[in-house]
Amino acid sequence: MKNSVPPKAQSKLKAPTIFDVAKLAGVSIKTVSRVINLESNVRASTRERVEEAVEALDYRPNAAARVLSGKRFYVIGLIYENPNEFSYMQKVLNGALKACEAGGYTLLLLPLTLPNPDLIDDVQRFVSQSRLDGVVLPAPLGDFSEIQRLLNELNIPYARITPKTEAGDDLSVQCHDEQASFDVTQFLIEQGHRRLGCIKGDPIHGATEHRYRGYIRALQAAGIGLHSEFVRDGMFSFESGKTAARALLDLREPPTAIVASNDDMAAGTIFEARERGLSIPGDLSVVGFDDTPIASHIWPPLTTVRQPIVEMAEAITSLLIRRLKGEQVEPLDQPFACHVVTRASTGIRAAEDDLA
Amino acid sequence: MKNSVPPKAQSKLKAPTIFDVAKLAGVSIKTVSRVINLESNVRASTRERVEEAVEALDYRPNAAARVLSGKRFYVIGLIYENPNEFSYMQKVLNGALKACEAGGYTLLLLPLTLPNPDLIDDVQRFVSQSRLDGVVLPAPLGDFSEIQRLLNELNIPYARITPKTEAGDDLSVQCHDEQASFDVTQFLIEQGHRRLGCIKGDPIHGATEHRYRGYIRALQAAGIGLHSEFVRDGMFSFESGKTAARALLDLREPPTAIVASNDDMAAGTIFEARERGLSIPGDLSVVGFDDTPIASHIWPPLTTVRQPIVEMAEAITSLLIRRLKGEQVEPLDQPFACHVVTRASTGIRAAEDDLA
DNA sequence: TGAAATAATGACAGCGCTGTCATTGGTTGT
DNA sequence: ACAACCAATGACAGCGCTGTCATTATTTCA
Repeated sequence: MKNSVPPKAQSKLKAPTIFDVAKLAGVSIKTVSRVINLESNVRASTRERVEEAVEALDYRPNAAARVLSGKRFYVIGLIYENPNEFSYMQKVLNGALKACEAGGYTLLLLPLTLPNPDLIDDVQRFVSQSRLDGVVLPAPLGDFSEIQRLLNELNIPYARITPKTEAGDDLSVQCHDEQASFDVTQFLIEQGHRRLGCIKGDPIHGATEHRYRGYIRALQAAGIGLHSEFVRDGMFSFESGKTAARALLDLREPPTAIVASNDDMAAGTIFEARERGLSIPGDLSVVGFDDTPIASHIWPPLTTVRQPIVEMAEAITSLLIRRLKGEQVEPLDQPFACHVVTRASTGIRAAEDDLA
Repeated sequence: MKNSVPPKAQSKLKAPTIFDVAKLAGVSIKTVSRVINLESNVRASTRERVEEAVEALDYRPNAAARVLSGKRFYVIGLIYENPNEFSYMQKVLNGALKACEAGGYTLLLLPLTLPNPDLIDDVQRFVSQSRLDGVVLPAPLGDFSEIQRLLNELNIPYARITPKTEAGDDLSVQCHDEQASFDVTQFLIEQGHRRLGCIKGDPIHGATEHRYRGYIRALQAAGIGLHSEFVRDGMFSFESGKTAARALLDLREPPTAIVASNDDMAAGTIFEARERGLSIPGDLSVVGFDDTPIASHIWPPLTTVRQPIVEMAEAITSLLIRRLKGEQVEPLDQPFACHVVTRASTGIRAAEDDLA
């Protein structure tokens, strides 16, 4: 009952290895290694020959072997808070993925549900088990000092997206949040609004403070006094926006426009206004931030602020990668620009309704 | 200038290896390997000793070494269409991630933008470059025959989430979409509606057909005739829902209720209705599918159908993993149950408006 | 032109595991 | 008590790459 087929006769052809490339190019494997890792000290003609061989064989280095022998892992972790509204994270994910692909890195995900008593353990396990070289921390995780401490101890570089706190020679991106908030608030003022409510976001996010400052500055610039009862705390959730809007609309002289610090809270505001039978923007103008899908899908569609999240995530991730590759990189010097997207949730305020 | 510290005195302590565990447990590395891979033929007492050593050293096998020496990669790829509304994919992602973590696998992502002329190349590159053991294909990618062919050729097992087409001994999950559609349509009928519009989804998704059949069956069960002008094609996007709703509402005798095949299209329907000044549910009841965030955030909040996506993704991914580990697994026998979430977008239809 | 310096290349030892196969220990049946 | 068996364990060769260091071309400068 012996099988006549020789045991080595595999139908599944194996992927080419560095040896195959070396043989074809007529060099040693080390030289091939140099070429594929863009090291110096390879003659141009040799490099070319190796590259041709790589091309001809469609050779891809085996990541596992690379990791095992080298000291780098070519893996970056993205740790994020499991959001209700994923569109922000989706953009971050896409940007980070893009940068990783370009840099030959693999992106691994660790979604976290907060609050989480085992936070540090989870992160620790993720980092060591997945053998990460670097970590990307979108807000608000970039401001968790325990995480920063852990990564510092483990000597793992990390990049932060819109963190609240500074951190020296830090790898982080920001955008012109305050300016955008100023712009959108000013826009409302130009429409004739004088009683402007503000719903702040989760204080752990840097954006909350920035956006609030933009609101205040716009009021000041227009000579409008800041009424503390017009400022309410929210948590970036739909529900928190609804609650804050309720408080604002319950005022004896409610605002005629509300600046909500993100689209979810703006949606909550519109929801609350609808429940009261208010017309938007007739009775109340509303603006949000982030230009998430909901902004264009609710009725009326929301005037909001769009940030280049994908680009920001991509930029900071590729900076992180360059740093991991040993390059000396400068911090990003410029915050990214945001811009106001005008839609139907805002409208002219008739003059007679002026200031309280 | 010699440094008196011996060169081996690393401050950064290295992670324990299988040798350390073997030494501590007093066995060979192979036995440790057996224990951590849950192989048989290890005496209970030995296993215990090894497990203690693993625990004591906090040992984690080095994934790269494992991959390099074995024939498995412990990596699963999730290939998906880059969506407008990410909440569905977010759930799939979470479910798959959960299963991977439980099974000791790593999940890698390949977001695709469709249509994509290089689709096959991209998938090919992803699979071979990332050395995947298996692939998860959420709808509609599970129905792309080129992808299936490629994976078959490469001999890579894949699992599909709510595919349209059958595929023999297939690894796939379904849910009771048709039943849910029947239920929600029946619900509208019970509320007194007789003129029921239907906005179908993208025909490439299996759900589209299922949901349409449920709608039809509910009409039949109630003895209501199917009016072809009440059935419109959509593509699951907000815009397509809006367009379809426009056509329906432009009818001389428009429907009093609309079954949209997903929440985005339902949102589009509500948007269109609002633009016409129609009241919901006063003039028009609307239902959606999927219970995405938008369903609860628009006004009025949407009656919709919730599917256990996370559980479905987790179930099929862990089935795939078990199969990759060599287990003989049975296909999932039961579709997952869905249920109707009743909210304010639906309401009683007064009797006088009865049938045209 | 030759020595010294530098650039280019190669040889080879691991990295930490798993697969294969050999060996040992323990059990069963007679 | 001994062969015949099977369970339990171990030895060892890779897997495909990079780091280190040795070696060989090539350039530079006196």
